[in-house]
Amino acid sequence: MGTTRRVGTLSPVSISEAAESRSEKKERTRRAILDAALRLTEDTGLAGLSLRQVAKEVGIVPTAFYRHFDSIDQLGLALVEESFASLRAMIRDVRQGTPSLAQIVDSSVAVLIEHVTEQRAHFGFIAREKSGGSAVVREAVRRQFAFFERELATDLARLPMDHWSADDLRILSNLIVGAMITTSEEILRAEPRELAEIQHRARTQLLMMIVGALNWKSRGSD
Amino acid sequence: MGTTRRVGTLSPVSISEAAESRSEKKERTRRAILDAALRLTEDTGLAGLSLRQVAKEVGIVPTAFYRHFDSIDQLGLALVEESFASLRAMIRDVRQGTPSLAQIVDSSVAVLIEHVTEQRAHFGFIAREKSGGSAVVREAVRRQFAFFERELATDLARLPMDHWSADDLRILSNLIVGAMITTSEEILRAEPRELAEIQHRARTQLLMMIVGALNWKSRGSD
DNA sequence: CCTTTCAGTGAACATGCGTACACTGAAACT
DNA sequence: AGTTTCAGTGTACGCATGTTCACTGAAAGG
Repeated sequence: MGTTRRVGTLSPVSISEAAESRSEKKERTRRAILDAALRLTEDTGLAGLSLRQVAKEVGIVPTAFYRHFDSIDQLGLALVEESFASLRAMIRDVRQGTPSLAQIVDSSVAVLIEHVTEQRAHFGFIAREKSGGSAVVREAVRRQFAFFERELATDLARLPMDHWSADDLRILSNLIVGAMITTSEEILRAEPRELAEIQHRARTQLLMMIVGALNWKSRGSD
Repeated sequence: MGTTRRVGTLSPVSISEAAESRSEKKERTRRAILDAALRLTEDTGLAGLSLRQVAKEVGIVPTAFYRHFDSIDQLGLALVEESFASLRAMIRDVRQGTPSLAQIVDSSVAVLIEHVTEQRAHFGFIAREKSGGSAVVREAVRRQFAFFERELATDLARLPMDHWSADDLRILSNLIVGAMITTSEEILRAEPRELAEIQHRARTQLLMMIVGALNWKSRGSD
């Protein structure tokens, strides 16, 4: 809690402890605003979030908000950025060592559930604002998902699907990402005791999709 | 436009034409409110919809709103009901004569695209409020989807998957419904020229899921 | 040491909100 | 014909909103 890290171009006179530079203080307030927004949007969505509410929650006067963000929309964009950083961290975890197909599936689902429950606020924010009230925030979320989908497609290319076209990989990737989003939303609204069932379902579904994809080319238009 | 249909327990004195009974007038206003709400939520979501906005759009004084709905939430529930009626009509279309598997897939996707583009407002409303601001409306949407998912599961039981358990059917159904929702959202934000691509993708994905399901049991845990 | 920077203050504003209340006038009922 | 019902009116209220503006005081910098 007692961060004494220094920042700036040159170190000042020599401060013993517990002091806080101006930029540190500002950063702390900024974080407090982001956290307050994340907490408050849980009930109402970003659309129902007011500048004054956030300010009161943080403990600053409404006008001070403008020192950090131009508008609620800009705050929203910052939260999109932050929330997807969370998501990317998750993917990094999944990528570490993935031997057999069944293990890929298992670990992917396990990691998904773990991250969603740990980062409820971020995932909830994404889920809500994906179809939320602000056009600019909504668009930002969609761009991130599109980016994400492309990444998964390149990952999938490493599976034994050599002859697949880039288009087909994108289609499968789109399907999987969609299912992942749906599962995340289910995790968010589930009670802890339901998680095992959701995990089982997600595993099965992911396996169905992959098995389906592997058997699909050979079948063609049945 | 000139509806002269009579309603009530006994027919009145004999009205020549263009007259409107009290209940007819009320119903017309109610519809106007629902339509206005559907139009206005397109930008902001139900959370950003105010009673006064709706009233102004309809051309009544704000307090008159209460003659029709207790609150915006109640309005929301009525819209959920109406929107899902739209969805059910779609399913009825799909069920009519479905010979081969490939044809089921083709016609399902075609009907989905057709209905979503025709009923943009309703599908858009569902997509938004699925994760929207009002807890009671959100819950109503989710119940409808759950109901829907169960129905699809019984439909799937008629496919050659005799040995499948009810649980497995539900899992597949959940996956398909999820993909259908995702596709609907894509249709809603797509431009007309992109529809062909979306249709192709949805067909492929649905086929992947079904093929995957059919091949899944035989494989087990690979 | 003196000046500049700037996060946060506090009062003021116009506007939009939900809702209470007493009302009107035409349709519906007896 | 006389009475009741009720969709819609109009006013008024207290409250929350975003944004403006001039300000303060401590940290940063010359």
